[in-house]
Amino acid sequence: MRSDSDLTGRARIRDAALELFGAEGVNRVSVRAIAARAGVSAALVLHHFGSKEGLRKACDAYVVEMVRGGPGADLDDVSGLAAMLEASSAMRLYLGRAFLDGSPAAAALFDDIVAAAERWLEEGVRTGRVRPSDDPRARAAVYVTWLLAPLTFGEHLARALPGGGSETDRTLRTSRAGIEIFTRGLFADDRVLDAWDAVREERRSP
Amino acid sequence: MRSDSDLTGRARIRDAALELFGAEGVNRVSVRAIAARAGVSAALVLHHFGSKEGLRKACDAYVVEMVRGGPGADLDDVSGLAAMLEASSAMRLYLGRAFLDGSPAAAALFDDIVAAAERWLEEGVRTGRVRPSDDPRARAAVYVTWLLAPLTFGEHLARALPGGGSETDRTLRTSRAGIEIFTRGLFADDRVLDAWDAVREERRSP
DNA sequence: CATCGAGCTGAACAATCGTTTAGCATCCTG
DNA sequence: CAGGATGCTAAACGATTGTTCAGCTCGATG
Repeated sequence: MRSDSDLTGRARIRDAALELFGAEGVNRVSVRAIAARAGVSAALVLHHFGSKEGLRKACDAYVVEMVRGGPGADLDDVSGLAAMLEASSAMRLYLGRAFLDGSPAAAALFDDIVAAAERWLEEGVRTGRVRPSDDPRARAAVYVTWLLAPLTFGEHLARALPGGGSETDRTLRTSRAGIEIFTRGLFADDRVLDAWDAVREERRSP
Repeated sequence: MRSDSDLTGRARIRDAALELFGAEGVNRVSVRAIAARAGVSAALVLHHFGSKEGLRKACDAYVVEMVRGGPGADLDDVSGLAAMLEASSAMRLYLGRAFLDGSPAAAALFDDIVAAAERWLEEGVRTGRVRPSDDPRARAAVYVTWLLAPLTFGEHLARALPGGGSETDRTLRTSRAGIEIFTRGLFADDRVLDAWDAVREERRSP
């Protein structure tokens, strides 16, 4: 009754909405435009999803489900993140917008990813693969933020890389640069870190 | 004729638009809502800016100008970035949306920031403050992306940090965690980096 | 005083929006 | 065959949108 007819109609509308929502933003896209792209009438969209907001929530749930229970990713390591970043362009764009707009589903997803990353980093510290941190929770949050940054800045990131190369080539370059920072660090000494701590001390008792 | 009357009217409309555009997104905000917040009529908004799109471009130009030529930041080091991140909440939200929507002004700003960061990192490498990179251009782009990430994920970042503390306290924690990664690195050995290079070799000749 | 322009407004316009309603076709079930 | 879901559509409704227009006030200029 549900999964049989998913190949046509409902799913086609959802995919069309996902694509347009991601590319243009939810409120720049009309129900009629979604219907046209899906090859159906505008009324059918509302018939299936109740309202435009219902369609948005359905897209939210679908994207989150794909990231969470996606092909082989169980969110207990960070491989789910890589899967997300390799997801379809439509999903990437939609996710970026969902995080910026602060939809509840996106917020819950973010929190879960941070928790998983914190566990993963913690275990890495135990096994010696990951350096210990003065503030593991904050580090996990920042780490996730950085991994997710291409969702928002992917377009600019690709443009910043000069010359040829396919989109995957550029992605490989940027991810390699990120891993390089993660393993070698960026600053050669503790000067910036010490300066920061000095600033904090200064602010603590003015 | 221009800067004298900026304190009222035109500037008030621009500030109201900036705030609402950042908080809700450009197309979720009506001209009438902006006018109401600025305490003027809807017609005056169009009288000053020609159209809603003109108002959006004016907001773009204003934010970019504030970031570029802001108080003491000449964009020749990355201090301008810090100033940007400490800018008003409205500007932060607006900038995040501008980057996501890929407005031309935001794209140009991003490119300029990457170029400045590349120069800054390059000089750091010469003076020994910054570690050398296998791909300086890509590293600069990724670096800027990471510095800009709080624009989009700031809300989630703050929520991920448990318990008390003011907003500035949370910002201090996350920025400190970021600097920690930048100076100490995240991974304790070259395993991830080597694994990545192995993947690249594999993809090069399949 | 006359006049001109700038700041500003209320009312209206056309377009588009999300949504509702009534109804058509089709297919399964009894 | 009767009948009720189900997938789907065309047409219309009310609300809201961006924009236009005629005209008001008021201080500066001649």
